[in-house]
Amino acid sequence: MTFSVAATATAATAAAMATIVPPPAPTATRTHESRAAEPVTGRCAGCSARSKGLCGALTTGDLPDLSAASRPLDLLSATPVVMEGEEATAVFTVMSGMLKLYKTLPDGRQQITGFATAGDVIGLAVGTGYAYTAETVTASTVCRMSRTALHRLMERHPAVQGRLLAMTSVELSAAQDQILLLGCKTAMERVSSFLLALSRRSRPLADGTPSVFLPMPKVDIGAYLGLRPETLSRVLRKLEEAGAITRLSNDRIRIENPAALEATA
Amino acid sequence: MTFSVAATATAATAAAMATIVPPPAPTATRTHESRAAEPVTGRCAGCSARSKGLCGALTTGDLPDLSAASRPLDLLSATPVVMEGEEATAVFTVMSGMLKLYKTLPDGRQQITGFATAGDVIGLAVGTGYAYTAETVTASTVCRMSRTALHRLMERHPAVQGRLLAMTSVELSAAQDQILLLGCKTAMERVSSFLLALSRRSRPLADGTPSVFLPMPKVDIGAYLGLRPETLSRVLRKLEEAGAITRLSNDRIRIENPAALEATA
DNA sequence: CGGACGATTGACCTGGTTCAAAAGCGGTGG
DNA sequence: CCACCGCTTTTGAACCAGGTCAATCGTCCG
Repeated sequence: MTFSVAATATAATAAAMATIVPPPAPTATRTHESRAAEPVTGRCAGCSARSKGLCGALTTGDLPDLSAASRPLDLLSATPVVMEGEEATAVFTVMSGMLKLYKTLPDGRQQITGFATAGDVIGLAVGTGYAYTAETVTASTVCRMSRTALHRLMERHPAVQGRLLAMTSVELSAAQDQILLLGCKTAMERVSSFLLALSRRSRPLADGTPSVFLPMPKVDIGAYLGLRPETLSRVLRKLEEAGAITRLSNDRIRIENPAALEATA
Repeated sequence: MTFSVAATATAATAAAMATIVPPPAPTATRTHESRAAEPVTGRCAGCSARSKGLCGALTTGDLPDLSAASRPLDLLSATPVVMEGEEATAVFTVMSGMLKLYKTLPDGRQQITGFATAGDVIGLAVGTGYAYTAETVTASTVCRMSRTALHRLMERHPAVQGRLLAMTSVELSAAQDQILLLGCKTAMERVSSFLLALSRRSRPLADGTPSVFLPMPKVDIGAYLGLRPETLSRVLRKLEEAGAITRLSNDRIRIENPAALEATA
């Protein structure tokens, strides 16, 4: 899923399946496993996002279907992947890197609705056009699957549709949390919520202190939180003065006092 | 779906199905139709929301399943239906009336994430607890279905899961539009967007002029748009002075100049 | 070393909030 | 039928959180 400041990350997709998705029907075992040596099978089998996103809904025996339907792409940073309003012909699974998803107003104002990382699926569309623009913020690898291939995959493997429902539900919940953040919270509360959410989904430093990695420019964080970069900068300074965080570098922050952040969030 | 200022309403669910949902598998025709005279069948058959929400995914022959699984409830206004955080044991389809869905911060601030009207399904949960509180704003009728019954229904009728995915996708898109509204737009733009969205989904007056019905108090509209009721009142006055709208009564507004609203939204 | 771009800081401004009061507007009961 | 009461809506005036504008500072790269 694309992350939100309040999403509880890792186990969320599984949890969603447990609650609104029917128990997975026993997937018919196919005979493709004997062809496991095929390069096309091997590609998905060795994929780092294998267990995530849509692909996690499939068993090893289904990998040939998956490999045949999808194609990996390596992208530099600042590369658009889908454009808001364009005809939605494919979906993309993020294998590595980070993308930003945003909507644009006619006068150019932009609102980032989420950031996508490994395992997230982007480009699912309601209607014919993409609902948002997706663009890499770091060099990334994504896996392209045409819309028709996705439909065929869902027909052959009902679990894929269930997974898609689970993922969409998690996204919806995250979007509602973001609505709460944007509608109610102060700048300080927004930044604290954001840092806490990131720290939950990222690994602590060697010494065990929680930390967050912010590969995107500050202006993008601002566009996500509904704040100007100047405001973001001022709030981060206040948090640092209060001893809640330390700026290790421009793109890494150490959380010194999670409780203090929790209190202001 | 619960509505958002930018959702294109009526045909949206069907459109979503066309794009991310596989073509409906030919539903096995059952023999229950011969028992159509049963009272339990008749209840759903005569339901005004019959063709909407989850129920629209089922054919007439499946109505006994539906009737057996669900139970209608008449509710007064200001009645809570589901509470944020409580264990999610059931879902509810709105048959008539209007509900507000909101999230609450520890200090009491509330953000309304949407209003639900006939056909909308509320209470779909990610995890074990409801993600929001739902409360009637007018006297309403809702139809209760336990979560286990919903799971059984999805197992027996795959089209129900497809419909659920389509509805969730439409909700997600609406939520992202609301994020754009709350993150970027001015008070004037928010109110204009809101009125336009409502006018698209409501019937014009007898003389053909578009109008909107606002059964909820102004404070709720404000909580939805991220504004105080005072600000809302001032913006409405400005729109009226500009000749874009006319206040017919406290809960009804006539849109005099949709183009003017479009321009400010 | 120089130039470009992102991040930061300061000073000022403003849209929207807050606080307070008045005005509508149903309902209720005499 | 009207007087009263409680609540929502509206209006006014002062305030402030965050935005805007402009200058400075890093830092990364060629």
